[in-house]
Amino acid sequence: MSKILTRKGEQTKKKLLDTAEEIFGKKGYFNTSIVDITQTADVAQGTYYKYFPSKKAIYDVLIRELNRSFRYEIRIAVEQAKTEQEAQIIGMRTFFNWVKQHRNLYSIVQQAVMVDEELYRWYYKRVAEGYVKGLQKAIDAGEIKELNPETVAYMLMGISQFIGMKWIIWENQDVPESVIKDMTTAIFSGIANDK
Amino acid sequence: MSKILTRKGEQTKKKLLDTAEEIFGKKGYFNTSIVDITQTADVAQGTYYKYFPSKKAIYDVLIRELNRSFRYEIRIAVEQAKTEQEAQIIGMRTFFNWVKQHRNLYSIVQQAVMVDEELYRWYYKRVAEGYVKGLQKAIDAGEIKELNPETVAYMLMGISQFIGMKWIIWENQDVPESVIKDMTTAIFSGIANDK
Amino acid sequence: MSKILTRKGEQTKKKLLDTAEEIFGKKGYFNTSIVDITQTADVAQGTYYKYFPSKKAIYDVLIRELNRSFRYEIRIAVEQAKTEQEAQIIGMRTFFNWVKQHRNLYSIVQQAVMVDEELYRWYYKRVAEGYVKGLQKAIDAGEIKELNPETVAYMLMGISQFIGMKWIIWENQDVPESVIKDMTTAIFSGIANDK
Amino acid sequence: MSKILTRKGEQTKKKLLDTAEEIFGKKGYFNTSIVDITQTADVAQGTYYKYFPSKKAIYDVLIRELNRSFRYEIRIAVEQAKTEQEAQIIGMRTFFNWVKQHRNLYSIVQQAVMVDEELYRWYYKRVAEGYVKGLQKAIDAGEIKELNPETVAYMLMGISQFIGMKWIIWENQDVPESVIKDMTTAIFSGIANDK
DNA sequence: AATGAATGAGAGTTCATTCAT
DNA sequence: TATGAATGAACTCTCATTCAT
Repeated sequence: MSKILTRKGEQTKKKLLDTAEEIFGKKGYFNTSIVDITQTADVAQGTYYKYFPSKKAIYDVLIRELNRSFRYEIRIAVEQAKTEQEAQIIGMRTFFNWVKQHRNLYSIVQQAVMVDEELYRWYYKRVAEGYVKGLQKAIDAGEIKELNPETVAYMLMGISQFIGMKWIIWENQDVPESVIKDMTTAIFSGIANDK
Repeated sequence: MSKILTRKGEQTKKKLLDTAEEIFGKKGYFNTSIVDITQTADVAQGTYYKYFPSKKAIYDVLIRELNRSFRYEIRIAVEQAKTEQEAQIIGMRTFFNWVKQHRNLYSIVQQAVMVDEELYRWYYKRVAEGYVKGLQKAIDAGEIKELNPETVAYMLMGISQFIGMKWIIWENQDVPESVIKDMTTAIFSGIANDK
Repeated sequence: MSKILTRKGEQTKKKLLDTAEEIFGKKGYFNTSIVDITQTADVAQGTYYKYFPSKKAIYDVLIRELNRSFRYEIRIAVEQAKTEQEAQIIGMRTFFNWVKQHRNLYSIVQQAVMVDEELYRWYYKRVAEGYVKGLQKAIDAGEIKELNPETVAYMLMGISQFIGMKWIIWENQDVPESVIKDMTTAIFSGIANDK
Repeated sequence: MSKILTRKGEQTKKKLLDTAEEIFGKKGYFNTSIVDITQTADVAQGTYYKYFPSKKAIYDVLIRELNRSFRYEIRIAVEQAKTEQEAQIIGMRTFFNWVKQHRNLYSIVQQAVMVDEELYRWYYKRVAEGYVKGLQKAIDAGEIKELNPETVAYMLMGISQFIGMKWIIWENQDVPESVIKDMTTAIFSGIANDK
């Protein structure tokens, strides 16, 4: 349905997209105006509407692109792992790296709750699906317990989210190794002291 | 600094607070206007500003009240637990109940990321503190492993958040017992299969 | 037509008047709200309307009182002068003193242009009348030239106003003696060099 | 910093400026709303803010333009005078003409006291500078007495202001020749009767 | 394909005034 | 006499979107 664009059109669209990503990330969806975007992209306001029918439209595209790139990166990284445990750890590290390298974009996702709930759910459901696949394999291989993989997926997403938020966003530093170690222990062996 | 209010004034303020809570929860902070609030509360626009100096002000009060009530409820509920494990389970159930009973308020907190980052952090730091205290005791008692309690606190918050979101908000149902069981297992014994 | 007031009522009214004078002077008529006045006067908003039917009403009273007190002061001071020349000089000095001691009130008058043109005219016409009387006497006595006294009155008012404004209000200092001397020379002997 | 405007933009801006001048003059700055201006200018409210960032901004432009045009007119008119006395008289007449032709604009300046004191001072200081230059030359030429030219400048401004106000604004007529004659006499020869 | 002027609804906020007690 | 809660119109300003060129 999307129109065919000339090379120049393609460029303009990309410029708009890049600029929007930057500004949404910095100032948030609601505090960003189309003027902000067009002015920074050095494009007339009218031009914007040649490429996106509304303010929300560009946000939508952004989220979906983000989701894809994110899942892609994780998938690639995890491929080399030999055990699920290893995959889990690599996955987490990759996630933290991703958050770090996309500090702004990260918050864009969070904002989706308010911009478009449906989109927000879609985002996490997509991510969860990825987790579930990996977990199911590991369960089948007897590597991890027979728990509902979806439950575990949401648990792991919650954990990553909160730990990433606390360290990378709030404290503005890498997640310390000691923390990753404790996380791994907790995730795989639980927090109960069996002694 | 806050003026003394007559009974009537107190009522109006409460009405405003209740209405705001409801509408913020339903439509989100940015999509809610003062008119929305005052019209629903059946007071004049000017009246609003007798009680709150700005749009953000009422949101602020809401979040802080919420935080207090939430922590209070958990504290009371957990008091009866005999072991940390039990406390953890009770805490989670209480959290889920709370989310269920305050469906709207719950999303209000999420919105804080955009309204006032500082407030958002404050909220979770406060909650984390509560967790840390309980965890520390349990560690001292040898009930749970010697992990950094703050790390564990953020992990638990993330887990609750995501599980609560998925089931109660998205699926609009109670968190199934089977899920709670899997969560408990995962949290205390980990997901690795020791066979 | 004004209602009879009890002693307490009289006090409240005075308090309101004094406060208004102070705040109007400081912040200007348009930037002053009734709330500003009542709050500073420590009186309820409703109370204000027991004494003045509108915002403008109190301003009106203020201007008229001011006008009276101002003319009174000048009259008293000038009484002792023996010649019109002397009277003129004393009058000017008194005016400058008055401006200095009522820096704020002074600007209140200026504001009248925008609040109520009619009142503004009334104010200066009243003052002019005073001048005219004195000038007429001096003309009859042969002390000053046979010029239209009204014209001269407006000239003198303009001079005082601008010199007072420049030195007392803008430069925040007394009008220097040298300036007064030049003014006097110019007024009585003119600026032309007859050599 | 100011954007380049198309011909149409230029027109709209001018329309806005003209309308504002008219309405500010008629109703006063504080009693004029942006709606008043845009409605009369027949443009949308939003359009206003394309050209001026605030209500005060347009007022500012108006005052500065006024100041320039005013000083320009006086300068041109006075250029032909042969003596300072002649220049003074021509200057006054030009001033009165100017006031007459810009009845509204004239009061706009007065209002500056309340809108922006600094601007108000700036206005008169600028005008005074013009006077001082002319006066200094006349003093050097021995045409007028060795008085502080600044003092004389403020005196002359005050005189013009008040005479112009009384006749042109209040009485709505030209300043009568007899008045101009008396003024000239008083200014150049003083009011004292030397007989 | 691109421009940028124009729109107008709606936002948050203020404030003179009224009213019930 | 005094209170202070309540009103609601009006204000300045913003912004997603449309339109003429």
